[in-house]
Amino acid sequence: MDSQCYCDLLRTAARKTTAIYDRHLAEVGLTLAQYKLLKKINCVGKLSISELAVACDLDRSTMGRNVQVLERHALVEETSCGDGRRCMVKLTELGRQRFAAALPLWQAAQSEIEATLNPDQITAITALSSAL
Amino acid sequence: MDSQCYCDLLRTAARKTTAIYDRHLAEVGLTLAQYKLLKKINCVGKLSISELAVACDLDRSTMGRNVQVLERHALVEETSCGDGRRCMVKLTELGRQRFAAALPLWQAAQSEIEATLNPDQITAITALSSAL
DNA sequence: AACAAATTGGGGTATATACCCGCGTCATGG
DNA sequence: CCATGACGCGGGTATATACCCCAATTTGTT
Repeated sequence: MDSQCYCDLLRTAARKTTAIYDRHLAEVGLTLAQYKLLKKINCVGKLSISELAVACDLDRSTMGRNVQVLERHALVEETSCGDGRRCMVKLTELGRQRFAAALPLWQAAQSEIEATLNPDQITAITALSSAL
Repeated sequence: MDSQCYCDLLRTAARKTTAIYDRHLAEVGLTLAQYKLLKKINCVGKLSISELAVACDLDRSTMGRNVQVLERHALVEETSCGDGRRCMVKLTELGRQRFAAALPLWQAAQSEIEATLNPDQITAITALSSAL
C-alpha cells in the first residue's frame, strides 16, 4: 500500500532480482552486470567502448568503467585498431572460460525467477524494454 | 531478441524510469531515491537508520549513506533518543518544503509512465514487489 | 552485578551508474 | 596541407547499492 511509485517498484524489483542472480553467479566471482557484459562481448567478438555502450544502452563513461572492472579481473583485454582514439575490447581465454562456467549458474537464476513469478508477470517484464 | 534475462530487463527498466523521474525532480534538485526517502520520513515522522532500512528494504549501511546525502543537503537532521546507539532522523523545515515542491513533479513523472505503459504492465509491475 | 549476546551505526571496499569536462585523434573543408 | 570541427575516451564528481568488520551500547542471562 506504500509505494505505488512505479519507479520505486521497478528499482526494488531490479535490486531483488540482481541479488538472486548475483548469489548464483558468486560461485564464479561474477555479478549479473559483469556476466551480461561478458556475454555481449562474447557474442559480437570485438567492440569499442562506445559500441558496447550503445549495445547495452548505458552511458559511455559507465561502460568504460564497467570494462575496466573486467580488465582488472583479466577477463577482457583491449586491442588496438586503426583508429588511435578507439580500442577494441575482446574476451581473454580466462574470460571465455569464466563465461562458460557462469552460463549454467545464470540459467539456474533464470529458472528461479521463472518459478517465482507468474507467466503474466514474465510477459509484462519482457515487454518493458520495448515500451520504455 | 537479445536479452531474455529477466534481471537485465528489470535493471534496464529501472534505469530508464529512474532517468525519467530524475529529470522531472531535477527542478528541485532531488533524485527519485532521495524523494522516496524524504517521503518515507515525512510519513512516519522519526525513524532510526535501521528502521528506515527495514522500511525501504535496503541494506543498513546503504541507508546510512543515503541519509548522509540528505543531511549534507540539510533536508534531514538527527535527534538523539534514549538509546545511545541510535539517533532518530527527521525532516528539517527545508526538507518539508523541498518535499512539498517535489510532489507535483513526482506526479508528473508518474503520469508520464502511466501514459507510456499499458495497464497490464502497470498491474504486473505493481504485483512484483509482493512476488519477489 | 557481571558477563555474554544482540543491536546500531560508521567506515572500508567494491561495483554500477550518470553527468560534465578536457585531451588527443581523426576527418573534412578550404 | 592545415585549421576546424566531430568523435572517442579517460578522469573528476556524485549518487546508489551491498558486503564485511568493528566499536559502542543496550539487553538479556545467570
